This record gives sequence, structure tokens and C-alpha cells, in this order.
Amino acid sequence: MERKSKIWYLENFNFFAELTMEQRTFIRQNTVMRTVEKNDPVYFQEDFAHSIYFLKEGCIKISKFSEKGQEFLVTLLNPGEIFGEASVLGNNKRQEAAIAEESAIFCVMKEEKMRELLLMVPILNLKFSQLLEKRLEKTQKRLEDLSFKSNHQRILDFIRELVKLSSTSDDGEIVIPNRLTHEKIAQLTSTNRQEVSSVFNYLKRNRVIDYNRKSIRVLKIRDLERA
Amino acid sequence: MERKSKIWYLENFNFFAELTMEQRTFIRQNTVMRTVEKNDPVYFQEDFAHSIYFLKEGCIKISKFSEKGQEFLVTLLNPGEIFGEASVLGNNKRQEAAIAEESAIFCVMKEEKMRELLLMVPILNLKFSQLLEKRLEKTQKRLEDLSFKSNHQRILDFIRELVKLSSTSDDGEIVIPNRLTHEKIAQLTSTNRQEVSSVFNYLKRNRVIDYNRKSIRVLKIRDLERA
DNA sequence: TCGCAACTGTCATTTTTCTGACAATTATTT
DNA sequence: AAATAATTGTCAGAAAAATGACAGTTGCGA
Repeated sequence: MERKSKIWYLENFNFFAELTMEQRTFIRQNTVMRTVEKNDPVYFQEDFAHSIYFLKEGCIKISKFSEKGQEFLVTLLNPGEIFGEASVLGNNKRQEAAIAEESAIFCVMKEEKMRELLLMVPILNLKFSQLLEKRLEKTQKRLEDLSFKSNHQRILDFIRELVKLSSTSDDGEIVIPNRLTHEKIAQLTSTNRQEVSSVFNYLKRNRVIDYNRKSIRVLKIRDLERA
Repeated sequence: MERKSKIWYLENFNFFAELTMEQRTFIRQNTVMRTVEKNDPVYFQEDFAHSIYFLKEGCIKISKFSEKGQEFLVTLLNPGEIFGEASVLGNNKRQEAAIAEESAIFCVMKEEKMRELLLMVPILNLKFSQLLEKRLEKTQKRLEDLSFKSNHQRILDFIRELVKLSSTSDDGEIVIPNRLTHEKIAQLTSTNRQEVSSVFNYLKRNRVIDYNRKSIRVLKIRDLERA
């Protein structure tokens, strides 16, 4: 993983775009940078919630565990994303766990400092609300899909989404690197690994995609879109 | 339905508590009151989104419709609740429909006025974020439950929640009036009316509850809690 | 009060989803 | 390079959920 300074990361964090020098200084003075190795926890469920986090590099997994110990994978976060924001809004216990899916670099800010900043910069507060609204919509969509679509369909949708997010050109062959395991895809779609496997092979048989453990190659994007 | 003045409603709206006179005046000057009859729409999916709404009396249903016309019941809103807030955050098309489940009274504010207000009163903006966070948590919970719990269990949970929300005393007999139909409960728990019916009868057979079409009577609250 | 529409109870059937098993393949560690 | 661990492919059986049918009940408006 590339190593850069805290300043560099903060300057390039989209959430903090368009702030004054003074505001940037406030942020610099009130954040610390931290790194975690793969599988290290950032926080656990039920922990006291003191801080908000800005992910710079790597991948953080947000999960909730039921009483029976079953894991619900909420999301996998990528650089530029924010987590632990509930603390800023008066939630003093973590409702979920944050664990490094891959080794990661992030900045940490105390919740009261973040609140101070939001009250100081109203436009940032609005941006913060926007962020929450986006998450709400995404969660809402997932809930609807779970209600109305079959396992098979949700897995197909997931693959489509993967392709949409990682392809630049519109046609020709698209290769998606760094594939998630079937197990992870199953968790993200609320299905099971066997069915994920079966959908992948269904697409392979129909020559819509080809894949190995490292990547997915989309052969016929049109066919995938209406599969 | 009791009829009161716009001022009366606004003064008693929790979201607007603790504002200055000046701010209250701003709100008064930038809201209009509206009433709708049962089954009237406030807005439809895909409509342009101009306004935010503050529900005063009655009940508003928030639903999303799939391409196939299937309805997903997001929530039933009660007095004191806010809806259509996505418009304030730059969403210019409604992602969902708002329809009067019962005849209702609400106040309407233009989205740009609401944004103006939020920028003017930072503490209100924070409250707004809090509201979104609460909804996110609720939706998240529903998603988890759908992933991990059986239909039977979710229906039981729903009944428990009903009881919890409408009972003041902790023991003795509790009566819950204005029962939802089995169909509505099925929609809210992502199950089907037959199974709702079956759970109700299961509880009735075990003398945990008794019910008719108007109310539910909880006979053994303890048994319900660990049913 | 009658009749209709909405709601409820129940069952049988079909469809979907879950689960365990096990072999085969690939990646990682020693 | 061998051993070990993780991942994938496939299947069969079990469990859960969805659906359609239909009779019975209740509430409401004409």
C-alpha cells in the first residue's frame, strides 16, 4: 500500500472539498492517522463510540452480529468513504463492527470535534445529511430487492452492478479484477455460496461471462444486461 | 379529526422545538397547511420533488412500486413525523409514493426554504441528520431481520413491537385498538397474509392473546415476550 | 336489513431456499 | 515440493415460503 502524509489524504478527501484554509487547519489539528492490518478490528459492536473515521486506503468491512453469532455483512467500504458516523449523532454505542477486510489507512476524529465542525460549517452539515440519505436509499433498495427478487435474480443484479461500477468502456470485453469469493457475494446478496456458484456457472455455460479465481471477463455485455 | 390552526401545529412539532421567535416566524411564513382525504396521494414516484412535509394528523403511507407494479410498503407515518425530506438533499425525483392511509393534515415547505432554514440554524441541521440516521438504523434492522429470521419469527416480533409501543403499564391485560389488517402486517414484515393469520391463531390457541377485528388483547405478556 | 366487499381461517400444492456432503481445484505455507 | 487451507462445483434431501383455492365472517353502505 502506498504511504502518503495525513495532509495529503485530507486534502484529497472528497467530503472535505471546498473548505477554507482555516477550516482545513481545524481538521488537520483534530485528526490522527491510523493504520490497521488485515483482520484487525477498528471497533466492535457494543464498544463506546467516540470517533468518526475517514477511510484513505484499503478496505473496511462493516458487519453486525446477531445473538446467535451470525454475521450480517452491511457493506465493504473503499477509500473516500466515511464510517462510524453514528457517534456524531449521539449514538454512544456501536451498533456494528468495523474490521479491516484488507490492511487500511484512515483518519480519526473525535465525535465532539466533528460535531463542532458541522456546526461551524453549515454546508458541510448538509453534505453530511446527504451522505446519510444516500446510505438510506441504498439500504432501502437492498431491502426491496430482498423482498421481491429471487436469490438467482439478486445474484445476477450483483454481478451486473459489479460490471457497471468497474467498466469504463461500454462494449467489447470487460475484465473485472480482484474478485470477491462466492461466499462474500452470498453475504452481500443474502443468499448462499452454492447458489452464487450456480449462477456463475449458468452464465459461463451460456458464454455470457468467463471467470477464474482472479477475475471475471464479460463476453457479452448485452446478454448480461438482460440475463 | 380535530382541526387546529397551522400555528398550533407548528408550535407543537417536536422537530421545531427550541427555536427562536425569529426562526419560528420564518417557518410560519414559509409553510402552508394541507389536508388530504383517505387514499389521496401527496406525491407519486417519479414526481418532481419540490417540498418537505410535516405530518400533523392522520396517517401517511410511504410505498415504492416495482416495475411489475408490486407495492413495497416502506412505512406508515404518524403525526409528528417528517416525509419527503430527500428533496432537500438534492433528490429532484421522488423515489417513493406518499398516499394518505387515513385522511391527514400536514404542513408543506419548499425544499429551498428548508435548506435555507437548515443552513441558518446549524443545530436544526444536526437534528435533521439525526432523523436520517434513525431511519437508516430502522431500515438496517428490518434488512437484518429479513435475512436472519423466519417469517414466523418476524411476525411475532412485529406483534411484540406493537404491544411495546402501545402499552403503558407493564403487566395486566393490554388492549391494542385499531388493528392493522393481516395483509398490512404481511407487507410490513415481508411475509404473507396466510402466515400472519396462522401466527395470530397460534397465539390465540396458546391463550397468549385474544383478538377480533378491532383490537388485540394481550393475556400473558410474559408468554408473548418469549413466545 | 340486505348484499357486497373486505377480511380471515385453513389446507394442499408448488416453488424456492437452505443445508450438508464430498470431490475437485486453486492458493498459501512450510 | 509437499502439505495444508481455502475455495469452488455439484447434488440430493429437508425445510421454509409462496400461492391458489374456497368457505366463513365481519363491516359497511345502499
